[in-house]
Amino acid sequence: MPRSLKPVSALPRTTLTEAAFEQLIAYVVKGTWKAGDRLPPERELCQQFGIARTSLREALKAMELVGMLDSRVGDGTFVCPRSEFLSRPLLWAFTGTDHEELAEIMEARALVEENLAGLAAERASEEEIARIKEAITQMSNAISAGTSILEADMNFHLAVAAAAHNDVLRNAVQLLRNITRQWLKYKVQMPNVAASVLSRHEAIYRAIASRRPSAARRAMRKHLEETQQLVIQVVKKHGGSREPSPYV
Amino acid sequence: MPRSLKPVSALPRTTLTEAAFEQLIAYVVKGTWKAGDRLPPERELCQQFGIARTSLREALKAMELVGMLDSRVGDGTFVCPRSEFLSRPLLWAFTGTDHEELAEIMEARALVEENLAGLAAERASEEEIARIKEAITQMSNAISAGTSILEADMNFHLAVAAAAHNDVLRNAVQLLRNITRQWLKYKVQMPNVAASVLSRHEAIYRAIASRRPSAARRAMRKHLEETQQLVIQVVKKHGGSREPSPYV
DNA sequence: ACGTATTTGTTCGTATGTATC
DNA sequence: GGATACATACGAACAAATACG
Repeated sequence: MPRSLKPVSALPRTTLTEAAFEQLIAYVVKGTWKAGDRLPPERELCQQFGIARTSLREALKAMELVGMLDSRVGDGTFVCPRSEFLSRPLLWAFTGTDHEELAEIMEARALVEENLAGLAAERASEEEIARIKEAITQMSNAISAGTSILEADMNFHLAVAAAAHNDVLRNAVQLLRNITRQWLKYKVQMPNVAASVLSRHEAIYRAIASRRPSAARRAMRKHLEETQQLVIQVVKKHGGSREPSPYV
Repeated sequence: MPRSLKPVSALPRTTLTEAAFEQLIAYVVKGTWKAGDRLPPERELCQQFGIARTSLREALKAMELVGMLDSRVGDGTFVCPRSEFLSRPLLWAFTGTDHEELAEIMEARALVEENLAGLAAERASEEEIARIKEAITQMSNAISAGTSILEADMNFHLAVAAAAHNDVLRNAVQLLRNITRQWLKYKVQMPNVAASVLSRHEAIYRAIASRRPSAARRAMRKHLEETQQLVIQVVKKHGGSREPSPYV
């Protein structure tokens, strides 16, 4: 009998904690437990799962650390919104990485969003186009009111991504934007930037609404190239030092 | 004194487990512990950290969940290669949406790889071009030997991605390819497919080696469109049933 | 081939601090 | 203020799997 190879990561590695993972992840991801829902107390859950509380806690804690759950003493354990646990783990992967990888992230974002804009021009429903316009109105209002346009900016780009009808890429964009959010925050506070962003968004919107994919791509590309330039300025100004806690 | 607001996700929520978790991440990400390294035993580590073994274990389990560490009973805990710990969290994002998911993943992959091929034609070093050629030779040998071309196929696309000099996108490609690996496996077993793939790869290689970005993009696009068609056939044939354990 | 040491897996009991009602 | 519910944390012990002489 040939000596069996040692599996690098064994498939049937079925520890109790891991089994609890799969259960918990399934509940969260499939939506049995929705965002904001409160889980049964640890002492109940471990009875349901038929494992000791310590084992369950390891799974529960792990889920909390990756951003799927949030437990508060004296209160309970709650399900986090999807965007949380999508952005956190990837954040860690880029933790040690500063200047060069910021450029890479921006490039990746520009590349994906450019293509999404093109797809959106081909595939967007009327409703989705309306939602893009809403984001523009929201930004316009924010400028009038003198408040931050950061949220409206995010909404615009996510609306475009949604209109492209590809959830994989939409998630990727959301991810990359979350990572760069720190720097974008500074960017949109710079003088005259808000108005410029608004007009770029309007150009992109017009191209999508009138079903001109290549125009939409060009407009998005131009917009993100400008953003890239501004962010580089911002990073230089703020010393490029990463803020300690991006988990907001 | 005004009653303090309850923070939705507290920033300085400093539990011992969380502190240990951040330490562990830092060690892995900064490279203090490299891929394949073995960690000190739990009982030593928890002394170093000054916490109980239970608390440390919760952090270790979280690391394992995101794919940064791998614990084996009787052996020890080891650091996983970097490529591993990017795939799990993204997998969760996709498990919620099943139906058109495969098509979306393929589309995303095609889109990213098309652009990477273009970038590779602009940026590849001689060494990187040589590595692409190596992958082609490897596939040629595999065909002659009658063995699977799956590995050579992966190597080729990763070599192209590496030559594009954007680690973020390279990781994304690796991720998406890992996810579709199940289906690609069937594809490359179909008759005549291997030879066809090889000639497509050669075309892409020539375009990159001769620094023609748009030709490289076209060639990659064509190749992946063919792949997409074949995979759709394969899925129909195999019933499209998802295999149970994507955590490979 | 066997046995022992090492290491993770699992459980229980207990004490403490905090939030909610 | 008091009672209750809950998470946080520690330590000790045994089981099971693996590595190595």
